[in-house]
Amino acid sequence: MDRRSIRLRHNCPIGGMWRRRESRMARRQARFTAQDLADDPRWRDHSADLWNESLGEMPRALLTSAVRCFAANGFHATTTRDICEGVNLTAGALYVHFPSKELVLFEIIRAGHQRVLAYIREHSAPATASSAEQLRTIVSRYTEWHGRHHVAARVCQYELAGLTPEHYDEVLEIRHETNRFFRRTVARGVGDGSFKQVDVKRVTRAMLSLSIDLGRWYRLEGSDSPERLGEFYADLALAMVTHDASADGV
Amino acid sequence: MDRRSIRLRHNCPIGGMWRRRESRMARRQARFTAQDLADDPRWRDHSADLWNESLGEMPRALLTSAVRCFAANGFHATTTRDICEGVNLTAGALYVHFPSKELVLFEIIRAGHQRVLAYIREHSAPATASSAEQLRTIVSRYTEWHGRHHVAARVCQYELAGLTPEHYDEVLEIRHETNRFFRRTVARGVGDGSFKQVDVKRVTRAMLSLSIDLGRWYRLEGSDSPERLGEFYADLALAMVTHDASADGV
DNA sequence: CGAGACTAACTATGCGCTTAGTCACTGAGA
DNA sequence: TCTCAGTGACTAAGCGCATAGTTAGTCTCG
Repeated sequence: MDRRSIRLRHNCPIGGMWRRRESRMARRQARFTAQDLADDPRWRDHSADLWNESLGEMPRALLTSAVRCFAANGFHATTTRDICEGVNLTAGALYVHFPSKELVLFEIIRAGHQRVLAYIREHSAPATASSAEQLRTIVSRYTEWHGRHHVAARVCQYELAGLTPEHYDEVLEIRHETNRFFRRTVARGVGDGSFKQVDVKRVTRAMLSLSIDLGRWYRLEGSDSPERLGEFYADLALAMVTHDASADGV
Repeated sequence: MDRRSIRLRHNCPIGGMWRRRESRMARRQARFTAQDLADDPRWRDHSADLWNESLGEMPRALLTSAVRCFAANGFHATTTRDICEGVNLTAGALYVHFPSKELVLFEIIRAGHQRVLAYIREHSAPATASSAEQLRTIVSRYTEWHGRHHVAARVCQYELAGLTPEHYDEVLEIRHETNRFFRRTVARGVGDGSFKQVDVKRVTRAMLSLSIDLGRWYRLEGSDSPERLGEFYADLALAMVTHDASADGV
């Protein structure tokens, strides 16, 4: 019974008994292997459709393996071996297709951001439609996209700290552009009198927030489809800009 | 010009020139030092008030340093050296107070979850209040708590993958209890006729989602106070349960 | 034959945790 | 009152392991 063991006992101020310490150095950081993730329905979605089409089949498969690993385990806990195991290669093969692990992450995050922005732009209501219809459309489209691509969405939101400062700045610019797109739509409705006088930034943040948070909790095998949620969140968005809170019946 | 350089060029299918590769092994994973974070207003909040009071001053200071590092850099990228630098100690000192780095994380996440649940319970409207008032109160309180403790909230939501399976299960039980608390309140309003017939789980998820996502984007020095957002989100929660979407004026 | 895709083995580095030691403080005993 | 042993908080150095990335080689295909 050495001095340190005695001291350990003495230093147990948090209720309950601490687990006995294990061997010197922790083992692998990631909890789930690529195999675990491939079989787990929680990580099934359409993220594999997002990758740049100029990439070959293998780099795209690596991105698909990576996005699952990053989403489930985090960027830093995911090893290059994990990513490559997901496509039955050894770790060195990653470097044939990508110059670094960080660039795998950057490719995923950049593609995710560019694709969702392109999606809402392409699927906007016509310019002749009412402001309410325009808002409804972008909110529901943005929501559907996040539901369908929730794995990539998760990485796009929560693994930004893994990027280099330069890459982060690039992605941040796309994020700002998406925010502006939403804000313009809300501001247009306020301007033409369709919407009440709201704090445009506050309501825009709330709308984005609902959809973005799908990356955290949404699963395709859950009870709501992306379309059902898109509709529900679009209704909420309209409520934000058309209802007077203090006049609400309570 | 060795073979690999040639191959690098040939393998550059993603628009733009890849950065030249650096030395053999990446350096430190965390971007921000404890000093960076201490000086950065984005990470200022009230999380330091959350720690178990039976802990001494130094373990509580370590938790405060850790919560910032975990929030900014992620659990896995944060080193024990980082955490201890935040309190001007060397890395070995962490083990005087905590048996492992994971247990630092667990303490933060468990405290966060327990404290927010206790907070909404303690600050409920009286049982005699209307269902709408009860719902308004828990949503606004839950929101305020997340705004005030956004740093710990961020760790509580996005660093769960760093926990051992056993610790994760413990935390998951608290999460479920919080969800049940919200669902009971909504279900009560539906049951007594104050709220329309809604999918209780869907609206509960949306309410929780708005507040939880504050951990991702909220900063105390931003334009909205926790109370302002609490009110705004409570209005939204009421809209979810009192408005008929198809009858909305558009 | 040459190039591209890949492997297996390796390298350099970082990091969680341990260990042996120091220092300061406290309380008990003479 | 003084001394000394014990304890807790901590340091500096080190250990064992894991991992991003490299290198030399193999194999296949056009």
